Parts: sequence; C-alpha cells; structure tokens
Amino acid sequence: MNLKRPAPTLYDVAVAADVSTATVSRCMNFPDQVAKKTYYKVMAAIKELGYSPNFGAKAMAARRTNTIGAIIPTMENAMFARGLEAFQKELRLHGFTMLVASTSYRPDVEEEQIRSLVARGADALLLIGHEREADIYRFLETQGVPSLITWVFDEKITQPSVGFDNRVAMMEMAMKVIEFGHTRLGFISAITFQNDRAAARLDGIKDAMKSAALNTSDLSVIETNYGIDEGAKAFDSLMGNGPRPTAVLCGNDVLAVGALRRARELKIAVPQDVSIIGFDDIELAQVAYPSLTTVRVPHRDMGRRAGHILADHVKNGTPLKSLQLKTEIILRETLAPVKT
Amino acid sequence: MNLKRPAPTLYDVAVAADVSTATVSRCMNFPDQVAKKTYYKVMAAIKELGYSPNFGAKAMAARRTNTIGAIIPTMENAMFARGLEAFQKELRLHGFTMLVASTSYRPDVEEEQIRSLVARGADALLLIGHEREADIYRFLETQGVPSLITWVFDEKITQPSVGFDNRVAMMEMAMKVIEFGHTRLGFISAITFQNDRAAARLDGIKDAMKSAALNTSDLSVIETNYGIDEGAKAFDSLMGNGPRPTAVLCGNDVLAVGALRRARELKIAVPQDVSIIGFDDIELAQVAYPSLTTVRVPHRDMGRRAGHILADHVKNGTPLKSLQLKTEIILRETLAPVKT
DNA sequence: TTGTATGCGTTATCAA
DNA sequence: TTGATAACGCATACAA
Repeated sequence: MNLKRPAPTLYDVAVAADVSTATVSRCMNFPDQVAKKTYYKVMAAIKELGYSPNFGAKAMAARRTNTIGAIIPTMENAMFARGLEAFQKELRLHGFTMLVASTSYRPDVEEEQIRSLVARGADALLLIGHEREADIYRFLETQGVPSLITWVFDEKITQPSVGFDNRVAMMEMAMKVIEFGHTRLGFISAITFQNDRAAARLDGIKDAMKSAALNTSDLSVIETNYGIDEGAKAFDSLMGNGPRPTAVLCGNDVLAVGALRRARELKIAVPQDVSIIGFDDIELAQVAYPSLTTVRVPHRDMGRRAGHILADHVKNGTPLKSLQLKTEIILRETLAPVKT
Repeated sequence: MNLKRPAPTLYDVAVAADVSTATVSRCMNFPDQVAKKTYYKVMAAIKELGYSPNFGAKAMAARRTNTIGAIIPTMENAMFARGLEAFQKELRLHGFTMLVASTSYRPDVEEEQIRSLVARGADALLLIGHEREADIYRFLETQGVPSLITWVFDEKITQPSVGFDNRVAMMEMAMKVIEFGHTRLGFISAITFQNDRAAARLDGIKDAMKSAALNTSDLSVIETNYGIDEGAKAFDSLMGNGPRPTAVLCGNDVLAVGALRRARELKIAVPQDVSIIGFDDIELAQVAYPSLTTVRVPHRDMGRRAGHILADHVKNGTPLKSLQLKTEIILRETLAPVKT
C-alpha cells in the first residue's frame, strides 16, 4: 500500500520562505529575476524541506520536458550500449535527459515503449532501424514527436537517419573476402525477420558474390539469435553438412566469437582451415584469439551526432537532417587467403 | 521553437465520442465499469485521433507512476547491462516500467540522476553500492521513495540490499590462488575512491594473504579506470618494476582481459609464467584465450530478485528485505600452480 | 521585484 | 452506467 508522507511542494516552500509560489518557481528557473536576499531565503527553505520539483506537473505547465527518449533492442549488446552512452553524454551537454527503453527485439514491445516514452513527454525519440508499422510513424506524427533513425542509412527511406549503409558495408567486407580467394562462403546471420540491418547485411554479401560472378547458391546462410552459444551452434551446422565453406562471415562480432570458439573445440584451425569474419568491431573483436577481422562501425560517433542533431532540432528548430557515416574494414588475424 | 500541433487530449476524445472525460478515463482504466457500446465508441475515437494519455498529468492525478528507476555507473559494462535487463523483465511482469540513468561513476552525476528520477515520480529506486552522502538517503527519505541497494551485501550497512559480499568473494578467490602456491600477488583494481565494491575486493585479497600468513607488502596494487586498454597498461607496469608477481588478480574481467592481451604481446606465457584472474564472469571470460579463471557473480539473478522485491514492496507494501547471493569460483585456464 | 490567478491533462469523488 | 467538478503541482501572463 505504500503510505508515503506527501513530498513537499512548491507551496510548502513558499510558505516556509514566506513568499509566493511564483517567486519560488522563479528562483528555480530564472534566478536572476529575483532579489538576492529573497533567493537565499528561498533556497534555504528548499534545502530545509528537501524539496524537489514534480516533473509531471512541471512538464504539464511548461509544455516541454527536455527529455529525449531512446529505444533499443537490448542493452545486452555492447554496440548499443556504446552508442547510447555517447548519445547521452551529448544530450547532457545540451541540457537534455535521456530516457532509455529496450524491446528484446519485439516489435510489439517496441510500440509499447514508443507510446510510453511519448506519454512521458519525450520531446523527441531515437529509434534503431527504420522498419516498423506505418501506424507508428503516423502516431508520432499526430503526437508531434520528431524521431531520428539510427544504425541505418538508406537513401530510399524517408525518415531522417544517422547511420551507415549496412548493405554496402557488408558488401565491401565480402568483396575483400572474395579477393582473398574464397568462393564458398558461409553466413551466420542474425534473424532477418523484422530487422532491416540483418537483412541488408545478407543482401550485401549476395551483391558482392554477384559482382564477382560467384553463384549465390554457394552461400550457406544460417539465421540465429544473438549470443555466443548461438554463434557456436550455427558454426557447427555450417561445418557439418555438405561442402564446407572456406570463409564464414557473421552478422555481428558476438556470433563470430561463438564461431571462433567452436572452431577451436572442433580443432578447425582459424584462419588456416577457415576464415571467420565479424561485424561491429566491439572490444570482443580485438581480444578474441585469433583476433577478429571485422567491420568497424562508428557507434560512439553515431550516438554523439544523433544526440547533437536531435538536441539542435528540439531546442532551435533546426530541421532534422540525415547523415551517412562510414564503416571501415579492420583486417586482423581471422581472415587469410584460401588454402590452395 | 518546435511548434508542434498540440496532441489530442482526453477532452478531445470525449468530444469526438460524445461522452464525458470521466467516461473516457474509465474506458482506459476500468473497462468493465462501462457499457460495452460506449466502450467501443470511445475506443474508436481514441484510435481515430491517435490519442495517448499524458503521463505527467496521469501521475499527478493518480499519485503513482508504476515506474521504478535504476541508476548504474555505466551501461558500457556488460554486467550492469545484464543485471538491468533481468531487472526490467521482472518489473514488466509486475506491470512496472523501468527508467535507467547512468552516472559515469561520478557521485555528483548520481545525485543529479537520483533527483531527476524522483522528480519523474519513480515509485522506487535501484542503486548500485551503498556508499553515498547521507544527504541523499535523507532526501529519499523525505521524498518517501524507497530504495534498494544492489551489487553489494554487507551486514554492516543498514539499507536493504540484494547482492553478494564483495570482500568475501574476492577473499575466497585469493585463497584459491594462494593454494596454488602463489605468494607474490598483483592486483589490478578499479578505482577504489568512492566505490565500495572495488575497495571491498582489495580488502578481500589482503584478508586472504593475512590468513595465509603472507606479507601484504608482497601485494602490488594498481588502480585504474575501466577498460581493456587500461588493464593492459596496468599489467605492463605491474610486470615492469621490481619482483614480478606470479599471479595477477583483477577487479573485473575487462581489466583481466586487457592484462591477458598485454601478456601475449609481451610474450609472457599465461598461465605458465603468470596466472591472471578476473571477476564477474561476463561472456568475455570464457571467450578469452586462454579462458579466464574468474569469480561468477549472479548478475541476472540479482536483477531479477531486486525487481521482485521492489515491485512487491511498492504494490503490496511488503517490507524491503535484504538478500545475500552466492558467488562462485570458476576455474578455467589462466590459473595454474606457481612454477617451482 | 513580487504576487495573483489561470491553465496544463488526468483521476477520483460524488451525484444523477 | 454516466457526468460535473475538484484536486494534483507547477509555470506564466498580467497586475501591482
């Protein structure tokens, strides 16, 4: 039941300091519009009572919250964590607070979280990927809440976005792999259903194979959930049946590291017997043994810039603009020329 | 600037559905107290207008938010991310929403975040570690916001807490290391200033050495920030000057993995030349090569239980209770008997 | 420089 | 089953 003694309000402070509520309010929001003496008196009362303004009331009266929401699939993924940390730091610089919510990759939960953050008065939203029901974008529209898509840049989409071209990034990586002489490729993919990033990365590999005149039927794809063990299992079945690929690309570093572990368990030498390639370049990649060849995604930069763009939009009305960031191929030890 | 067309309100819906605002409110909160026909009419209007209740107003009128806040040092640490993910899932089960904020390990930021979450109407708070200004606990007291400490269990503290005994956990690990014959120990610690967990772990090592009649002056300690590179650097200086330790314990797995990397770079064989021991058992630990001997902390379980206890307290008034969880020594490849 | 009065969007009490 | 209406805690236009 939780019967808590009501917290002190503006009114309580006003009474204690023997001024009006308006003056107390001014002390907090426009300290220089109030006489110094009054100011000190009021601040003393505030401290004395342990007063803290009620956010809801404040938001309602002021009609803005200085809050920006971020909705990500999961916090248990270092790349999102990194991007968000940078996003938050940037927002803080502009006087905004970040609200995070995670969805476990479930669209229904995402919708719920979007509604929740909007209801909480988020002045704007950061979203991951652009693929979601048109309803949702309409909802944001009618609520007047601007949103910025990240982790994705695609000229074809209309929403403003800050990110990279997942398809091209993966294509470049796959081309590099093909340059090393590999023709039988394997791909351990994240679930592509309702995940535009995962789908684009798969397409990127196919693009590369086609442009190298390889037969895309020589690409074995396994879709799996996020996790080291999942990557290991996927690697297992990839190596199990039919002709083995000589290079296994992965939708992210975590899957790749799982594959790496299983390769070690199976006594398959990396990169002598098989090359393994990741995506994201999280810390795991350089620590893995052998160290992981992967695609570096500028997560921190992405977060920082997204924060800047959104804050600037909300504060100054600067239109939201899209921004394409570059990825980079990081050659480490797990990619080697194919054995001849 | 940001001139957004005002979002539809309860009143707008009431007008559209030709009922009173009270009825609309009831439709959303107590659907069975209203005639079916009216209900459908109202729901249609809600959908039509894209209405979404205003959280602030709702909180103010209802005097509760069904929101529980969590404040952690950083999201860029897998162990917090894991714990929080579990915490959130548990809260969802009870109908609560989680609000996260991170502090970058800065007490001033933490205080700010605490005030912010309280202002936002958090019904309760989850905090990491117990060491903070008495002022803050007083503030929470006067605001009537219950809080639960996690990641720490210590009989001596009065705040309810769900966690483990950092000192004992590390002591047990150190005793195991000593059992393996090591006498010259090194410790790569997180910054102990204003961080009770880090300080307790250091004390734990000293406890173990004392109980084994070792001289604690044979323990070289280096404090450093969080990060793989930081761990590497610390390892460097630990191996650089004076008699080398034969075993290096680390305050967390990330530091340990950094040490591991530098050992490889320096051609120091692990565990033949030096043993390296982590703490936390995040995924990194089993993926590292050689795989990392470490202390397993039940992060998920901790998050889950904290969620349960807090939800139960807020909803049903069940008193907050402390809970001590067990850690476990995970022996992997990086710890071996000392060379004789 | 300060105070008064009103409205923000919702819930909840009380009548109808 | 429904409707009027009074809170809720704050910001702000306006008056003093």
